[in-house]
Amino acid sequence: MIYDDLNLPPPPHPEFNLQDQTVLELGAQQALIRQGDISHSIYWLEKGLVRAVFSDDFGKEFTKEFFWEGDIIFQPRSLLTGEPLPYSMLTLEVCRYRQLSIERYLQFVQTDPQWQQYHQRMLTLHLINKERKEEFLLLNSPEKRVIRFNKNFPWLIKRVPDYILASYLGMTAISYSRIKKRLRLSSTS
Amino acid sequence: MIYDDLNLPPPPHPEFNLQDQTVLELGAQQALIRQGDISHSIYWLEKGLVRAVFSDDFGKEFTKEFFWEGDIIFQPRSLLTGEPLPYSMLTLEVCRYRQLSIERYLQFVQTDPQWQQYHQRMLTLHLINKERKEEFLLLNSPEKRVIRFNKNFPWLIKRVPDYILASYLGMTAISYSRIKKRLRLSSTS
DNA sequence: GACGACTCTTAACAATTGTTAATGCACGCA
DNA sequence: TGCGTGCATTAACAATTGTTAAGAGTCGTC
Repeated sequence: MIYDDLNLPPPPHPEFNLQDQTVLELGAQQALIRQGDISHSIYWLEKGLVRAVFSDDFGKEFTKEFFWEGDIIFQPRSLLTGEPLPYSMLTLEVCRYRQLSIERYLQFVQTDPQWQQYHQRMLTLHLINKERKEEFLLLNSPEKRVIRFNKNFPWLIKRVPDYILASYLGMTAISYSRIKKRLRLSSTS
Repeated sequence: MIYDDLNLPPPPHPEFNLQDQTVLELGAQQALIRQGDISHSIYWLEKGLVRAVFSDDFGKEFTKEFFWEGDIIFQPRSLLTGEPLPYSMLTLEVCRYRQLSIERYLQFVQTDPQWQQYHQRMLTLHLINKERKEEFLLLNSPEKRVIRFNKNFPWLIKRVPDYILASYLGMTAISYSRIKKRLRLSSTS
């Protein structure tokens, strides 16, 4: 067993609060990073709600992920390859967050064992979350995805409009609405 | 930019070839690990083809992932939490692989900077692959998934039966067959 | 209060997928 | 040769989802 719990502790050192790292605020429905940008930073979200969202050529949106209080926002592919981001990071609520340049972050990771450990743990936990999501999308029909998401994230449903939840669950907002109705009927009958 | 290329080098040190690590062979259609087992090892696949597959209560199968020559097989969730694996690892061909206990592996990672670096890189690359897969499942309709998979992995299609490819692409084998027919017709007309 | 923007719901229809069952084909093995 | 097994295809039907369009509700702003 690598770690004994599944929570990620806060970043380890006081350096984190010094010159290279900035505390920022952003209103709702704003972009943290835009699709097409190249990612240069890591973000720690202290308050608020953010989603990662793809936009296709027809204006359709696909929500890939949600981030909330305590989460790290980190784009491994863009940071690794230098490719532009294929998705945007948009706030759903007023957000407060800390931002650190990737160069500075990696400097910490490479020179400080505690940061090193933090980084490794962060990667592992992200990987586990992705594995869970993959399983969720692959094993469940649209209807089951709605049922399970409702069960596992009831508080998130209250903070996010249905059409965005639908785009996260891989279906249209209309289909989501129909499924909700079907579930209402079958639970009250 | 963290790394300048997307390939994972072989594990770094000659310790890798010593006592704790075993070279094994396994026939086709055999289990490397079974659903319900607790994972204790990391595997390096030198030859052959392996798939990770969920089986539900009705005998339906969902293929989560393929592994081939040069890949590392590694179950982050089961290794992390000690939970039993929710999926099996089954060979599709005769396989040759090396196996190392997770304890020994972590010992290397914690004591040897080269292994440390290797581990970090391995985690990052796995994370990027999962991000790609997530995007693939979320953004594409079943038909588009077939088209893109054919385009990106033509050699894999030749080595894997259709009904397993279908289960990887999140559809039934019958639907997969229909889509293939549709694509044949539309490309020859 | 009037207006527009945003969100959710519903309807009607088309298209796709799932389900069950039957058939055909290739292959290995007795 | 004959048989069974595993895999791919097809048909027929049910169920679900996508699409387009329309309408209702809420909210904030002028």
